[in-house]
Amino acid sequence: MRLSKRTEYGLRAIVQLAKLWPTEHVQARDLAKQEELPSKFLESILLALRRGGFLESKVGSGGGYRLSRAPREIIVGDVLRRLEGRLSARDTEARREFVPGELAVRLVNQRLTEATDKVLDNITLEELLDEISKQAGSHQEMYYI
Amino acid sequence: MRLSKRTEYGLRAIVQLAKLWPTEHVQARDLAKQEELPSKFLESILLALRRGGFLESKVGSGGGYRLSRAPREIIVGDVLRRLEGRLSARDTEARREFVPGELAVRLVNQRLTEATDKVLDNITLEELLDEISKQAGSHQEMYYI
DNA sequence: CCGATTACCTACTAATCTGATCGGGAGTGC
DNA sequence: GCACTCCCGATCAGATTAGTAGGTAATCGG
Repeated sequence: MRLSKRTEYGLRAIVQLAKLWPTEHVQARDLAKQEELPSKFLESILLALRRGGFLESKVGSGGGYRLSRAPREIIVGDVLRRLEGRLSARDTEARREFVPGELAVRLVNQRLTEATDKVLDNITLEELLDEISKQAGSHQEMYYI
Repeated sequence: MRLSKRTEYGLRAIVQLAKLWPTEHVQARDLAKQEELPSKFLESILLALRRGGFLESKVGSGGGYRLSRAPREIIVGDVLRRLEGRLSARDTEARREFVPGELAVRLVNQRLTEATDKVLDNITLEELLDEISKQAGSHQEMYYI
């Protein structure tokens, strides 16, 4: 499985933006600092997310990025698919299917794609944030009980 | 997602061997020919499968590979995990978890791993063969009805 | 015993992908 | 006008992947 750094960084950035929503714009540089990510690399990722319609940007002083809509209206699967080129893509090649092993591979790939899509398409950014704060609570404030 | 060529070839080869089970040994060269795979590359993959305990080999004239046990006793997930280095591995890095975005990534990865494991650990080679012949039937022998 | 046959093993290479950096545009706000 | 910020293309080093080459060692048929 394994998400690429690009996807990982993009997810981290958009999670930050979701936490801050709805607020003013956040600059790429600040996002990079908060999550300790390479700033230039992150820039290109944010750009992709904007092109994907998840973010809005504002140029110039006081500019930056923010979510284009509420976290509850953003599906995590959509974000990830935008960031990875693969992830259910990669269905090139004509359908010959005469060699039996190829059928097996196709079938396994299909099952895998279905399973991952199901997981990722059933969670919004808002839900993701909820889960995170739940988990963070159970980890760090344990001794408060 | 996306399986590597190595994994794909290995799966194709073991599917062939499962079809032939229980029979005499099949040579790497013949397997490569049947599935149209680069022979030397396949050799190294078969070796890995043998080390993983899925295949038995016999050296010398009349030698080759065959499954080490019945297809119903071989889990597809086990095979794939042996072939890919990754696939739920890659949990390096100490648990800092202070940056919130990292938690999100960890959570998504976890969900993804669970989902793929569930799919792959619930199908044996035998079941995979059944599904294939079902699918092949509905595709090619349509006009037999 | 010999030679063919086949698995086994190591090392190497070519190409692709990934993660990043660089150096500027070009629009915006003061 | 000037600082600020997004925007965008080119480039690059290193890792990974896919595949090849070449030889060693076990085994079988004769």
